[in-house]
Amino acid sequence: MTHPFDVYEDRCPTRMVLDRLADKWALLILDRLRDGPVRFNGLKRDIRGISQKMLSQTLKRLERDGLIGREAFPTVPVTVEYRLSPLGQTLTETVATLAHWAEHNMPAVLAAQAAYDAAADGH
Amino acid sequence: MTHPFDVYEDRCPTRMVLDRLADKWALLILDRLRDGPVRFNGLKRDIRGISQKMLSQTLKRLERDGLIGREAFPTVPVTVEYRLSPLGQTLTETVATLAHWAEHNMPAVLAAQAAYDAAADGH
DNA sequence: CTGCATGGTTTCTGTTGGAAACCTTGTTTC
DNA sequence: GAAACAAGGTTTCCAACAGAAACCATGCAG
Repeated sequence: MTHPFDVYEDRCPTRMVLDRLADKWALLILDRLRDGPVRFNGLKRDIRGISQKMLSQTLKRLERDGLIGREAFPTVPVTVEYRLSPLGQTLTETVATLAHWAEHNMPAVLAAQAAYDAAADGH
Repeated sequence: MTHPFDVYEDRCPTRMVLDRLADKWALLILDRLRDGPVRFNGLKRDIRGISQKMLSQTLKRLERDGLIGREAFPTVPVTVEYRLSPLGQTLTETVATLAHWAEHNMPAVLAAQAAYDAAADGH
């Protein structure tokens, strides 16, 4: 049972989706939402280095793609909560694996970079 | 046994690595190399829409990070083969899952987008 | 009426991505 | 022997995008 989509094809809509997924901020946001709803400024605080613009932009795209849900509470000041949608939850394990692979394999990557750069010096 | 790295921290080197991994072309290349070495023009042919510049640039970065290996054969014209390194192989399953999630979940994403846009029209 | 808090948007600028042209080495074609 | 081609790139140029910083709306507290 095959599906009609192919990421290797240009013009295939999956490319658009892969584009969204293959994004530093999107991955970090999805990973951060893994254990429950988080508010706008919570995400901004936890994900060091993200700008408000990129955060709101990325959240909007993730919401449009149906990966997260947004809920605003009429408190004052307004409170906005973001949470994974059921669809988004089907991604979390993979995203978490990818996000944390970097943490676990840093030493190997740093060593590879050092070796590569050293070899380049000796041209 | 914890590691000293944290993707949520700005300035943490894992961010650099996540940046590389969170890249459309890098993911497609890694996925394409899953079942054996492929040559430059082979990748260019299979991964529709990638430019030579982005292909060579991305390959260089992946090689520097130790995820892939490059081997040039003195044929004429020169033949260059790229293949996953052992480190790169530890990633393939995750990368493949992510790359193909898009294929499997396109209908849901498209439906979500349509619903979102329809709701936005009724403002 | 000044200040602060949340959750944004706008503006400006430097970096990046993509399209297309060019380069190098060596071989076959005319 | 000049032209064309093939692999694997690099360079150039322009449009799109990311990030920093400033701004904005609402509403309550002092």
